Amino acid sequence: MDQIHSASLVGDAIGAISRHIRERDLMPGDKLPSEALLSKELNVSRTVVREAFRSLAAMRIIELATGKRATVAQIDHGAMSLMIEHGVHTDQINIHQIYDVRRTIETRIVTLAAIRRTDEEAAEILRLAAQMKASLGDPAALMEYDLAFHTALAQASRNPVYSLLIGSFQGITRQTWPMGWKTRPTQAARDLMVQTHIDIARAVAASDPLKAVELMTLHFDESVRALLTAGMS
Amino acid sequence: MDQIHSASLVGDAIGAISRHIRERDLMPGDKLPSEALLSKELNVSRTVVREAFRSLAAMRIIELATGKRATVAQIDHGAMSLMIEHGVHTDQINIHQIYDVRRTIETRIVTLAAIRRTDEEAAEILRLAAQMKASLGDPAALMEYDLAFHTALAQASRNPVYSLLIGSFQGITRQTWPMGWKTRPTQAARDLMVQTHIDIARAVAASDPLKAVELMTLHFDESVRALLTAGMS
DNA sequence: CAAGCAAAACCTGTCTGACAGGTTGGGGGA
DNA sequence: TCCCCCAACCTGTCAGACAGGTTTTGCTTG
Repeated sequence: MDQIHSASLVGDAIGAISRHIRERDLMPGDKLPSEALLSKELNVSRTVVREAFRSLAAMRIIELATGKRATVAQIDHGAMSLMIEHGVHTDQINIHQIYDVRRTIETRIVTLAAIRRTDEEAAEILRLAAQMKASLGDPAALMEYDLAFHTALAQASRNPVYSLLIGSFQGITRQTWPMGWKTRPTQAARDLMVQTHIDIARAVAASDPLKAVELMTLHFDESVRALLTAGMS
Repeated sequence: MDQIHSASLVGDAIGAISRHIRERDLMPGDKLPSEALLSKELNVSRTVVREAFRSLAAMRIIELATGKRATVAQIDHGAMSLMIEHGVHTDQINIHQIYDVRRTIETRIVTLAAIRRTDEEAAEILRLAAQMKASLGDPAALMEYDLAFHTALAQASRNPVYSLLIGSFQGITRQTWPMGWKTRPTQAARDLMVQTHIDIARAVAASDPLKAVELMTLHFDESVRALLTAGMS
């Protein structure tokens, strides 16, 4: 984890700072040394330390704030989201591949959610599904409730890695969701899509993992079909 | 994707550069403007442009090289790997959660690999499994072949997102793998672990996805049991 | 003595200018 | 025509400076 970046002063500084965090077992929120102090300890200019900080901040490993010292950060999907978007924009990843991964992890998520969800989480998931139905006339709002629904399921799975991954796909999903919506031109198709979410929420609330998985699979089958209809090869 | 970073000149610059890439449809390898030019166009100092470049480079969205201009980068798991490691080191993620995710995606990967693998990929996967067996006396080498084996499977799945995810877990796996190995103290347990890999390779080579999934599930069940034995809660 | 406030000390964000190399394209010589 | 070398370009790093934002300190006041 350290020498990956070496061969440049900034790379060395990134390694040194990472090591500092690990060796002292710093936890999210803990403060790092000031730029001035680090530049003195590492025998490099403040410029180098700053660029190292920026790099770590880009990966959301640390957090920067003006006036305050840098702190250790909580994991966050922002960086991953940008990386995925970049991959799609540069034709290194296509939407179908994203959907295959989402289907794979979301069927697992919904199983775990059905087993582990608290009553509060179940209520929230039901509420978001209901909000989707109430937003049938407002695609933008509907999309946001849709995203929040899947995020809530990931949360209920009690595995932060799933939350991270679902979050990572959110950025690109925001850009492609409207396409999928347009290919469901009939009211029936749109109602079905929303109803499936409601049914998934009910299955999770009823702690019925098998039913939940079945419905989630149905949802993704339908979504992929919609994308194909849209002519996305 | 743009205004996430705003409220600071560096953030704005990151947004402007990202937009530049997207609007001009730049592909991996394409050159970006020089720091001097960008600093002139964006009306900021070269310092700001450099920090923006560093941020994008940390996410492997662009690539920097001394003397040359920055180029658009290929997706790479390096950054994600560091992020995951950070999450584990700061107790935000534990090993079991990683294993649950790996099991979920690797069972899908092995299905796809069994269906889509080329003959060359099948041969490579078999070769790596054989190398594992040949390295039974050298844990470090065995681990590397193990990692390469799973990477090759992901490759054969023909979905770069799976490769990305498997790569993301490699960093932390390198740090925890020896623990799992130590908890398989008997020769029988160790032979079984390696034999399972060989069997998976054969199932993939035989284009038998069901058998491959069954064996992969077995492998993960066994690995999780080993971790539990090691006292990892 | 305690509470509160204001100045001092500290810290980050950005700018400017400078210089040591690494890279590249083009012109001139063989 | 081919090759080599130089000039132009570009990045990596450093030093110093200053405008704000933040934290600490210590004094003042009730």
